[in-house]
Amino acid sequence: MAEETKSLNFIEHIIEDDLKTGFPKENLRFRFPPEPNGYLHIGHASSICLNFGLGEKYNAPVNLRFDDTNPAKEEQEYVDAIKRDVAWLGYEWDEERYASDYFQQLYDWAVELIKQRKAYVDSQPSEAIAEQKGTPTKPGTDSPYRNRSVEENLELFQQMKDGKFDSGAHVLRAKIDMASSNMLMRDPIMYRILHKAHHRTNTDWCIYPMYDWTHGESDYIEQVSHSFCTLEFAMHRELYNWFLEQVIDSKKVQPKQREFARRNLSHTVVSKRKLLRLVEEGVVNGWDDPRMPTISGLRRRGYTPDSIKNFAHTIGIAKRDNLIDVSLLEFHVREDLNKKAPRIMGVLNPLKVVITNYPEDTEEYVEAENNPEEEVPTFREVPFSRELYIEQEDFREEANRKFFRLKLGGEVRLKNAYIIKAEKAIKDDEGNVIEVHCTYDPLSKSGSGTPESQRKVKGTLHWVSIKHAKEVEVREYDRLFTVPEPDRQEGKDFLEFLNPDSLNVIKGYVEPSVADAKIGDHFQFQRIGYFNIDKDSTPEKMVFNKTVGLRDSWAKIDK
RNA sequence: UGGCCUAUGGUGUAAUUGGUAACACAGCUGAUUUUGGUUCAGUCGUUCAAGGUUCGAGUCCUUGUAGGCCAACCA
Repeated sequence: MAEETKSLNFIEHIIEDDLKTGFPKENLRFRFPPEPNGYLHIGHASSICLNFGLGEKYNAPVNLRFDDTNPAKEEQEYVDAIKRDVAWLGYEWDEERYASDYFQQLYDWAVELIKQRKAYVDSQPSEAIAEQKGTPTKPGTDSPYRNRSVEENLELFQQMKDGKFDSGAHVLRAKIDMASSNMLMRDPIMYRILHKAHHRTNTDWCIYPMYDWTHGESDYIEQVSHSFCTLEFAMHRELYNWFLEQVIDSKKVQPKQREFARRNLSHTVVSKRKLLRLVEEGVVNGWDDPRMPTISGLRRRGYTPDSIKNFAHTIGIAKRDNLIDVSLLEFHVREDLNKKAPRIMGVLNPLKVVITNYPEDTEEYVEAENNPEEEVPTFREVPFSRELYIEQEDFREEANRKFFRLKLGGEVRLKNAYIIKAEKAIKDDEGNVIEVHCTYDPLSKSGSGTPESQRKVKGTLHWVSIKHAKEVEVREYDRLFTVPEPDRQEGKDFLEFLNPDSLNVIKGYVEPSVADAKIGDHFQFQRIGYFNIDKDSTPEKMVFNKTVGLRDSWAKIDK
């Protein structure tokens, strides 16, 4: 896509400004730095598109770096899932890195800081350290261990590393300023003791570096020029810079951290912690449940990489709080699938139609266009016979002129086939219509070129031949939560706002042409919506996920 | 009682850096249509407030107001 606009977001302005003031373009380098403690969600997709998008725009490398400094929460499963998701979106990282690759370097630098009297071992319990930290409005107080000798600090730090102490017995702290108005500068912890195996370094280490000490230095080691993170890290920038200044070689690039607002999506939660709760409490069926706003959930639901990337591009990047309506996401998936998804006919709420003047033992094939959006049209054959299913909503015994569908005495076009007329409604004991008897006009066959076939009738219905239809499972989804911001409801837990009807499993009937479709394949069920084949499908029972419904202006009128 | 950040239609994001406030979604009209889809045309609606600087302010200054973030050995 050509650069259709010269309008830039504030991140691009920053880069352009740096370039203008002499920063060499070839030194541009970015990174996407997930912590492998959960699956990526739509918010991460924005960040991925930002960083990898910049990489493409400036032809700069982008690393995938796992921020794996806390073995208590991180797992290989998440590493694998994250790589899968980024690759699925269509991005290629320059190098796959891990913060844990830098544990030794980080340790060596920490020793240097101790020697320079800029770091010390604190031997107090966490409560005492928290106590001395002060509050945003009250300055903190010095730790009694703040002025230990360099020798003692070195000795203790070595012993920490050697596993001589229990978890939590000591920490290494940077010596900065206990009275800073920025709480993060009040002697932040650099290392804690954690006797826990790490998914990569196993038991090599029992001291693990904290985020602040690790992240900037990792950026520096990788020579990342611009390090973008979310707004809640804005206060960390001062610390980020302080740590970098302790080790920086002036001949090298000093990474620049800048912050943007995380993207919030309506009617869901966009937080790994909360998504983890949904998974752990069994509210959904795993991280890739199609109701989840995770990348893997969206993929399973039927979203395409392009739809997600276009969405990310449209919502842009800025610093103010936001709540993006899911309808924008839905717009983008419809836009993409409209072009790509072959059309088929499927009936989800069947009503039997008998064409009384159609011969009993006959069947025929009608030609159906696969996708009217195709440049070169292609077609398939769809079986037609005397007994069909249409949707229950497509028939009414009586209706006003605005109802374009089938009513007694009225005519309607069966898509790709004949014009039929409803003659009689058959009802059960309770008065429910269970069958409609119709007659058809044999000369009205679609594409036959007869004058009858060219008659205009207002309504066109989709249908399936009962004899030939394939019975399938269809999973319809609705938003997971009933309110736009479930996690911002005064004093209430977000789980109180779960939508009890977020999943609806029904039986459907589809035309036989889908029989050899593969898992993940997308379709438009004409007049209904977009669907894809779920991984739970078996040769005996196909399972379709409803990705999103078609726009439905009739639904509004009918109300 | 502190510090940092942010305020532009219903939503999201722009505005050539002080020069006609625009794009997309949503909404509403209408046209086309063998999908009440798509497409096309049109329409509604915007600079947090009050002062100030200026020929001219969304943009600069002042003061407010509102919202978000900051006191894990989490990231």
